[in-house]
Parts: sequence; structure tokens; C-alpha cells
Amino acid sequence: MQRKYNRIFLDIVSQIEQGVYQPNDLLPSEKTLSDQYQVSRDTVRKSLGLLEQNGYIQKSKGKGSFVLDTNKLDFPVSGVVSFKEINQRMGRNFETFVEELKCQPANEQLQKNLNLSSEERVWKLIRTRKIDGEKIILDKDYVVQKYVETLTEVICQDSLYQYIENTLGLKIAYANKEITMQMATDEDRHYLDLKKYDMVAVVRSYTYLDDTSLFQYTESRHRPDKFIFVDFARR
Amino acid sequence: MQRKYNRIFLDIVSQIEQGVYQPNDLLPSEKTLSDQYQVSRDTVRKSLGLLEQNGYIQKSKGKGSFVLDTNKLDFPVSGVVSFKEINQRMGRNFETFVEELKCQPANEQLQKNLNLSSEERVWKLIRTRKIDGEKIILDKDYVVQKYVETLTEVICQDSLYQYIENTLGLKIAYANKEITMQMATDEDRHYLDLKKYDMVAVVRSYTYLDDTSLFQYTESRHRPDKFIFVDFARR
DNA sequence: CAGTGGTCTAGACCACCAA
DNA sequence: TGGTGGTCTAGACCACTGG
Repeated sequence: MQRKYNRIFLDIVSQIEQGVYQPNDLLPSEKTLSDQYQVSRDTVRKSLGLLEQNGYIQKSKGKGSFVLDTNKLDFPVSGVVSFKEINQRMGRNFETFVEELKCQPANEQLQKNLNLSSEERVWKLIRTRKIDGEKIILDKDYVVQKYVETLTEVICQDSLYQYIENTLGLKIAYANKEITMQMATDEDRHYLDLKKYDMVAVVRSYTYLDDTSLFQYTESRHRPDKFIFVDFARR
Repeated sequence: MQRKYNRIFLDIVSQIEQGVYQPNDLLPSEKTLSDQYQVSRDTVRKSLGLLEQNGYIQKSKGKGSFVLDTNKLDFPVSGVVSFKEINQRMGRNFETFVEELKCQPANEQLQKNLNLSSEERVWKLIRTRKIDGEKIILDKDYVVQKYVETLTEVICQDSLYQYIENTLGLKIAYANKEITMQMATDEDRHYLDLKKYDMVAVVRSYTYLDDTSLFQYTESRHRPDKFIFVDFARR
């Protein structure tokens, strides 16, 4: 049996996206929904909580749950999402190139970033992403070998996250991200079609598994004119 | 009576921050906590849910709740937070300058951005932020006059959000944000100490009230070397 | 006033984990 | 196996909203 609250959440999401509920409409009350779906009010409340967190509705005491305008979900880089997942959702034309893949001892910087001892090894993976014919993104991944024993070019060309979650059965739980701007390096210029630009947008991510182990550090470097990060935030 | 789950949440946060619970420690079980605090297990679960959402703990079925390393206290730009609030938390040395403040009819662009009719008026507010002696941030705010009737220089020099929430009693609920990089404009160069840099980091925010009305559009323009955005994200 | 969402409770059953 | 968190229920009382 699938989780009820998740099924209801997805059901209402699809109704909002299909326009059954329009922006500024009021959803049925929690009581009504719990009757409709034949579940307890608390279960409905979990579903509505998910909707609220994800920017689909705004709840208001004494009034009800208003549907928000979700057309502004342009480019969901927010959250822990892989490049492949984003582009699939956007229906965009993209290619991935594996530029480098090797397993090496962690250098000092990586030992610090990934909390490793000097004997431990990491996979170093460099990929570039071509969108509409231009190389725009340079991804440098460092994956702790302790958690991911083997990597191949084929896997990296497809989706690292899919392999880690589906094949290895590891659970990716959360990430700390940091967005900055930096002067472009020779490496950036070597791998990317930077045109006139001399800076790049840098997204550093530390990704953690279910059991709180830090298993990956990623530096994603973007040509500035093609970079966008969107976020939905609650106060 | 304050909300119990919030009291417990804050209590555990302070214990984590004071080191009573160390990173990688296991919190007491939900059962134990509900006995300790004399509340139901569901109430404790709400508190732990908040802790998890805010990156303080990682829950794990069958094991318990692990305390995470919250060194991510770097620069919490994430969420809907005002400039003043950030800098107060960071204990930093900053100044705000009100460069321009006037109430004007919404031009075409603003009518579109803020869903306004041509008769409606908006406050245009331009502020610069000086940190450690350098003008680094240019904030351009557009506030719908329908919701905020009067603004003064004094208010804008202090905190717009504090005035709106505490004095006017409006409730700021959520925001859509978008981060991009742009070529610096003449306006940027006029207001900021840009040095050699010819680009800026741009954060566009659409901020909404409790009743889902869009009341503010902000464009925050940062000198690239001083810009950082950090985010904690769950998968 | 009746209807709404917000909080809290007590109890149940399950899946997962470690010993 | 006993303890953990995850899900779900049924019911209670509250504060807020609108007519």
C-alpha cells in the first residue's frame, strides 16, 4: 500500500496543473477532502502541508486553502536534483560529455572538504554539458569510493544519481549548497564556450546520504548568461 | 499558551547549538522525549520535523534522530529574510543609504511584474548597502501602495520588513526568488564600488502576503566577489 | 453564528534496525 | 526480539473568518 498522504498530494498537484483548480480558487475544506478520499483529517493535513511547502497552495486560518499561481516554476534548480532530472522535466535538448574519470587518493583539499583520512580514495569526475549546441556547464564531482565502489563512463554519461539510488540502493537525503561568482579559470576556458565572459557562476554542493555520511562534493560552473537558480521560500 | 511543538523545537535547537547534543549524537527517542516534555508523541514529531527541515537532525527509521553538523551558519540568505535580519545575525558592520524614495504610477514593466492596473501606484525605493566601508549591494524595491500606504526615509533606513510586519500588522508569507548574473549597468556603476568587475549577481524576489497578494518586487544587485547564497535542501 | 484551519492527544499497526 | 521512526485514525478544543 502506497502512502495515502502522498497519493492525495500527487492527485491534487495534478488537478492544479491540469487547471481543475485555478489560481485563487479555494480547495475543498479539510473535512470535505477527508470525506472524499475516505481518510482521516490528519492524513489530508499532511498532503496539504506538502502542497504548501512546495508552493502550490497558501493555507489561511478561518478561510481555507488558496491555490497559488505556479506558472513561475521556471527552472527548479532548487532542492537536491540532478542535471538529468532538471532537463527531463524541462524537455530540453542537452548532451553530457565525460571529460575525465579516475579514482585517486584524496588530496589535502578534498580530505578537508569530505572529512576523509589520507588513505581514502575518491572518484574524480569531470563532465561538461552542452545545451543547444554550446558547452555551458562544467561539473566537477568528487565521490567517496567507500560508498561508490565502481564508476564507469557509461554510468556518468547517463545519471550519477539514478545509478547511486536505483542500482546501489543508497538514499540521497540532503545537501548544503553555496552559490558564488568567480573569475573564470584556464580550466573553465578550456572546457566551456565562454565567449566574452570572464566570470562563472559556481554552485558548490555537499551531498549527504540517509545515514548522514557525506559522500560527494560537487562544483558546478556555469557560463553566466545561461545561469539561473530559482527558489520558493517561506518566511 | 505558546505552541508546545515550537517551544520544544527551540529548546532542542539551543541544546544543539550549546553542544549539549554533539554532531553524530543520537537524540533521545520520540517516546523518551514525549515523556520528558510531558506531551504526546505526535507533538514531539512536529518538533523533530522542524529540526529536520532546518538541517539540525537527520531522522532514520529503526535507528533514531542524528544530530547534524550545523557549521552551515555561514550566510543564511535562504528563506525570506531581510538584509537587516541577516546582518544582525551575522553581527556585521553595515550601513544602509536611502538613495531614492518616491511614489509613482506603475509603468508597463511593473504592471506586468506586480499584476497591477495602470492607475495603481507603487513606492520606488533605491537603497545601497555599505559593508566594511564599501558599497556592495544595490537594492531596488517596488512596493504596491495599496498595501503600504506611506513610507518614509527613516523607515527605509531601518527595516522595511519590520515596519510592514510590526507596525502595519501585515504578514509576509512567502517569496519566489531568482538568482542570475548580469552585465553591470550604468546605474550599478553609479551606486556601487564595483572596482574592476563588469558583472553583478542579481536576486529578483516576488514577495507575497498571507492572503496571497503580491505586494513587493525587489531586485538586489551585488558585487560579484562579495555575493554568496547558501541553501539547505532535502531530496 | 457556523465553518475553517491549528494544535494536541492516545492509541494502533507497520517496516526497519541492531543485538 | 525489542526499540525505533513512519503512517493512520478518531476525537477534542481552540482561534480566526465571514456573513
